[in-house]
Amino acid sequence: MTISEVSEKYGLPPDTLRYYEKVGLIPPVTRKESGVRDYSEQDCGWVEFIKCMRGAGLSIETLIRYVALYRKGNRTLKQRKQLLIDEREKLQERIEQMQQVLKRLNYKIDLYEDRIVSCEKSC
Amino acid sequence: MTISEVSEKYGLPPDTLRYYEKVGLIPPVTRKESGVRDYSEQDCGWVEFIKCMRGAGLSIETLIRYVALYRKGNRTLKQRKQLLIDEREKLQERIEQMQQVLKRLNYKIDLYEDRIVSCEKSC
DNA sequence: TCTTGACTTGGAGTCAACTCCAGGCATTAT
DNA sequence: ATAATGCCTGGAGTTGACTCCAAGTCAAGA
Repeated sequence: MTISEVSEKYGLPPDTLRYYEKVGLIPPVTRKESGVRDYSEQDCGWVEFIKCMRGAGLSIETLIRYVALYRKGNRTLKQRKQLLIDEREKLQERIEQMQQVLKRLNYKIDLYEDRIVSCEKSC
Repeated sequence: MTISEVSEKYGLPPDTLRYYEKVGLIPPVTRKESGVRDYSEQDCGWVEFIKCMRGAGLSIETLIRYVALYRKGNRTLKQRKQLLIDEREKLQERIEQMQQVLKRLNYKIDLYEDRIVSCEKSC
């Protein structure tokens, strides 16, 4: 798969895909002899994984650490697991905070509804 | 309340409090004759509200729009309500996405657990 | 053969959201 | 009276995460 096909498929600009690879957010993509990127299934899998994790707010720095561990092979299994556990913890906290804010927004929206109704009565 | 007390209370650096006021993220704070900020209860309420909304990922630009509407008075009630409804929608989507990722992390962590166990057996 | 179009790189530029700093004023402590 | 402390402003600098660009290579079509 060419970079523009992958870009299309995952909705990430080619520049972003190159950037992700450059900084080590995804392992080096396979190339043709000419040097042009030719994404394999596995390369696509990484793109999808990173897109997903970034979408949930995991930092690039953290994901670079994860990929670096992955590239060191099986002896980093425990560290990778621990990294994911730490990120899960943070994610859970963010979700809970956001759910609180969601409640607060609901409450505020209801208050606005009341105020708008009573304002329309009195006008 | 002085700026450093408010900073302490809400865990936001004084520079950030000044920045928030400068860009219109909170309405102008009351001042002493000398020009020094002296946060009222209401000022603190705004700081708390903005901190909370920022914590859930609402953009500064959006919150500036909200505060600007608030400062225009009662005739903006409907617009403010609509703004909150739009933000609630976005927030809900973000939460749902994050919950998907949370599931995926759980799944991956379990897989790592299995791999670590079977690796330890074979070693 | 020449042009077109997609790709390559390294590096500069952009944007949101702070964060820091220099140079001043005002209140408090010695 | 003076020194230290805390606050003020405008503006520059930083960070994270892209995003854009110039100059070059390569394969395919006219």
